[in-house]
Amino acid sequence: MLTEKQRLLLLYINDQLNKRGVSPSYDEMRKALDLKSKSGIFRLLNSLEERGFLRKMPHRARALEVLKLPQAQIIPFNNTNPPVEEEQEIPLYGKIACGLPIEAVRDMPNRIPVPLSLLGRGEHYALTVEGDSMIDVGIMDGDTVIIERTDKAENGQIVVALVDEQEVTLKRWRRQGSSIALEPENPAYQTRILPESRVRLQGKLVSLMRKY
Amino acid sequence: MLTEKQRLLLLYINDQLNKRGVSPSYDEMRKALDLKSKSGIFRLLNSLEERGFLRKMPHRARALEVLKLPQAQIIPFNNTNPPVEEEQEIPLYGKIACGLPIEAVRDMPNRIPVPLSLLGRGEHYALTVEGDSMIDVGIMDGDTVIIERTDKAENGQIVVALVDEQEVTLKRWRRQGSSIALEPENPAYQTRILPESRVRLQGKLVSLMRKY
DNA sequence: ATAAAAAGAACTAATATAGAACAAAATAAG
DNA sequence: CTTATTTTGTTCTATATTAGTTCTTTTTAT
Repeated sequence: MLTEKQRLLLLYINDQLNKRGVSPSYDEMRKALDLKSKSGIFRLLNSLEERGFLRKMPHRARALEVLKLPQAQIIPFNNTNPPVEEEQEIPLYGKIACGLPIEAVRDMPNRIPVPLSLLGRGEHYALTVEGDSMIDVGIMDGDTVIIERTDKAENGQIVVALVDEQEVTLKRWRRQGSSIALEPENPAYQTRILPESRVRLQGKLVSLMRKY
Repeated sequence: MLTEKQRLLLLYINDQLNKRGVSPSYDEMRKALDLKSKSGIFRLLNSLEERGFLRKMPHRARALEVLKLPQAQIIPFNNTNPPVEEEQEIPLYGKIACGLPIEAVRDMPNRIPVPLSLLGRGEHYALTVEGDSMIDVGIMDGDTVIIERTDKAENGQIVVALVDEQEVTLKRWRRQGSSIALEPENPAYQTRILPESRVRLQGKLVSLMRKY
């Protein structure tokens, strides 16, 4: 999960925070890792942040926060009364409209926590929205949509559809005889009407999360 | 997470609150940190507030509240400890634009789980959006918005504002001299420009959840 | 040979400190 | 209860120092 340098830096920061209660500065970290320039620290901190180990406030001095430490966490086994689960982890498969069938990215390790209140019944996964074709219903570029895996949908529902076994999109689903209409929610885009043989339903939209 | 001075001040305040039960004044804090001017204290308090360690009531004497202490919550190293919390419960205060100041509904018992990834720093609460005045940025009627409690905002940020101690709205915040412009994101609504005495900032938008 | 990591410098921004003037709140006095 | 006084909080200006970010070049490792 981490490179050696990333690990060292993370442990150093954690150590300093515990010992001094003060974030180390870039220069102190540079010295601790025996580097000759601060820019390497910058890069390492970004990696750590990307991986969810650390948070930093941009453009703030000494404002680092350790979110977790490396190492497998084992779930404690003698919880006398396990609390009702209020959240669940579901896989985040990547960007929708990225041109790949969802199956192709199944092995992505990312899992994100989602409160149970945002889930439906069956199996779920998450996708990151790319583009603005559904902007009129408030689905924006960068949003995370929660999808319930299914191969049936009502007309008018918003679904994830796989076209020609290639291209994944989030659109409104409408069956017209033996054709499927995939309707965007943005006047700048056109409805695509396809024979059902070319479209495979991959799930339906159940909820959405957005971070500002 | 903190600089040395920020940490010292926070510990001093905490100490005083525990010992005397009274917030120290700016001048007492100035003396405690061996400064010659109070303006430094002002700045330090703002940093601490920004980082979620402290809350102060503006224009109130000796009204400081310590929200957390530095370093405190650390982080499992050996596997006997429970895993890091990935979610938190925050209060859901009710509908925004419902005509009541947020304080008025503080006692509402509803708490909703929110994944940590959707939270910022400091203290949070949730509101249910009513109306379509922010529809152009994808905030729809019925959405749940997560708000970080604060009384400062950058121009252009989306905030929760209390107008005339009565009416709560979610709008874009823009300060123009001594006036505040509350800008909707829907051409059907008008920007309201109000003297700052009539507007109180209650928090800023950090994330959003939607259930279909 | 290529990609990743490190170094270095330049630049921008935040923090620390001080001093003074002002505004608002709390308290005391009438 | 109202007014005056004192205490307290906020804002502004200014300067020095420290710290974070960005970019280009060099080095290292694969």
